[in-house]
Amino acid sequence: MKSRQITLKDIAKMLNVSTSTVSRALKDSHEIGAETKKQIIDLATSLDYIPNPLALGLLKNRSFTVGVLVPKIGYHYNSAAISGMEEVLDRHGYSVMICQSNESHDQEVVHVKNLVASRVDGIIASLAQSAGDYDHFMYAQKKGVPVVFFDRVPDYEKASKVIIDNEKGAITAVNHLIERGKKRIAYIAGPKNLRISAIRYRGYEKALKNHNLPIDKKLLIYCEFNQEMGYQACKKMIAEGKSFDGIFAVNDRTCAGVLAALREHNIAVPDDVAVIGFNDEPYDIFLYPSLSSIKQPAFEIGQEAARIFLSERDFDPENFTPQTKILETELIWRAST
Amino acid sequence: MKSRQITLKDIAKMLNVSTSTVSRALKDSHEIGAETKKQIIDLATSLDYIPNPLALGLLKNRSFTVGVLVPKIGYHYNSAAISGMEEVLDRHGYSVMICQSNESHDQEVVHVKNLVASRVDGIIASLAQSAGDYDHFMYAQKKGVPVVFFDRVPDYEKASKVIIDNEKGAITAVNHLIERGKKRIAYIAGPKNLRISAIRYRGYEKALKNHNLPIDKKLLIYCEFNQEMGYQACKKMIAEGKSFDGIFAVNDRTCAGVLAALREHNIAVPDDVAVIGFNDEPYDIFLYPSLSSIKQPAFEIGQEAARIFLSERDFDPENFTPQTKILETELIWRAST
DNA sequence: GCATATTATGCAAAGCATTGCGTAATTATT
DNA sequence: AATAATTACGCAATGCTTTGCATAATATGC
Repeated sequence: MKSRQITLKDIAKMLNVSTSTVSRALKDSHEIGAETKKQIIDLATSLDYIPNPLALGLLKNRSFTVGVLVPKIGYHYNSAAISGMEEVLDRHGYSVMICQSNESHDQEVVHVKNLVASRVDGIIASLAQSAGDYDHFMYAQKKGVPVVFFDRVPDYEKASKVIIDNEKGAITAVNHLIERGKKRIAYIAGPKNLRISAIRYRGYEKALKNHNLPIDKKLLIYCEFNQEMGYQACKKMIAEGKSFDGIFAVNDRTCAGVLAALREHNIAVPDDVAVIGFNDEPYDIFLYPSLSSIKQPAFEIGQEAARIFLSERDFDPENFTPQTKILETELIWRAST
Repeated sequence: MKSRQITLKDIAKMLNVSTSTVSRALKDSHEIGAETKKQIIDLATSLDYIPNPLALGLLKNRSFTVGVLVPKIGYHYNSAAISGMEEVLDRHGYSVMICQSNESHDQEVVHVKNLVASRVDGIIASLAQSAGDYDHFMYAQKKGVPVVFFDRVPDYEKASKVIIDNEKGAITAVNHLIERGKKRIAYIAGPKNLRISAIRYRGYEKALKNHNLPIDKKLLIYCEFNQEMGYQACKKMIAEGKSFDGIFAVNDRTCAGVLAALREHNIAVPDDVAVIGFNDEPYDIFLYPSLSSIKQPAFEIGQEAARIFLSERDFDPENFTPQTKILETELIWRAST
């Protein structure tokens, strides 16, 4: 029983003109007489006419909607990136349809199929953590829907990507620890199979080498992405009597656990051990001591991804050149270093 | 140049039948001969045909999309509620279009108008903090779009709402402090003009009265919703020599500041002063000490709001009975108490 | 063998906006 | 005054699907 909205036809009938006349008058076409035009515009305004986007979409074969697929909107990185996308897309008349994979590859597949079925004009995505193939994205592309990845990007070539320079970010973090006088720096990586763990490790290694510091594999620790695991990992290092005066962790969540473990053992931060994370989470300033981190320009990443989508609207699956944009990170210095 | 997707007509042409036959075959109508049906279904499957939702929407005067308008998806409360909505709406074939007001009333107005223009089938909203009228929501309703509010709800009658029992939540929090042996409990409220500040104050007052504890207006403090203000407020209380052994704050963010101030003054938490917040933010466990809080069932609130929308799909603006659903809060006991 | 019932399929309208082309009426041109 | 040019509109198709009604062909009943 959803009440019908005003249509062109309604206005046309009331004024005894054709719908084409109304349509043209409303876009201020010169073909319509001044008198008629004024009448039409006045009536349309007073009736609060809005063109039906579904009809328009049908006609133009466009939905003016882009699908955004993220692991979780609750992640600050994701919500900030989404805000960036909206900022750009709004201005171009696009709406955003947001889906969460909840880190599940299966959910991701379902969502991509739904987005394609919904006739979105493009998909901007960050991958779920659970592994799997990328067939669903290729399927979208085959159907003529351009796909742009950000943050967690796949390793196949045929898609545009917006990422940060993870290696450089890691170098910045470790350099910072070294500048603070630290010499034995541990790296708490993410899960062993994750690309990001490896890439940031390269940065860690390079920074140490550049300063002629030895690389001690005993100070490289893999663990899951959460504070409980960070806590465990740090306690273990202490229990095993490893000597270290700095910790670089793959993300801030892990650091929260690390800080808790250090506190428990009365290890002073940053004097005995300095700690730096990655991501610049909003809660970093709530931690004790407040956590230094590497900030990813999530908002800008979202903007950039949206811009790439806009440039790929006329997408030819058979023949297009993917773009990759790399953005810079920034050191945020707080009490933990 | 967006590549056209397969349509009914394409299939019809290939098989030399009419589109109606294809349409009916695809929904397994008994009117279609077994042989024809099989052919059609097979071809449609192999071509991966998906009905165009825009055409369907045009026909049914439905977009199968609901608009969700929140202050910020970055707020845990909001993202959790959205997940709840998606969980319910997905099952009913609805997509979700998410907008952020960024706490701005003007943005909110723009988004609501856009959602109506996009022909969403309903709007689920939580109000921006910046004050203003509700004309835009009434406008949506007048256009036949049902509106359901959650969390931050307006004080006008003609809309359905999903909220928590804030007074009861406050009582639970203060009772908990009292049970922990605290007697002089301060209440750090939000901004003075906010309904929520007042409602939770009522709970605070009731809890104290129920335990025959005196109410000291000096222990009621208004401040903005952030940790810096919480920090300032707490420092001021200390500087002014106010005596207190418990703090109930209107939200966890404020508490983060309070904990920092107490730490700075070497006031032991929870022994000297116990602290409890409201919202059960994900970072509560990262705080030092980890923060007790009142948990709002955000996911369930989202589910409930979605369900109310579903029940109001056949919405008659002139004649409907708004529903209000009140959900329960839960005490989360951590180290700070 | 003929009338009726049944089955399988097609036609066309509806839902809404846009736009190329056609037409009528008016004005300008020579 | 007659032709050309302009102005101001309308017609109809397009995009895609669904669905009531019509039609053709076959099967059933007597």
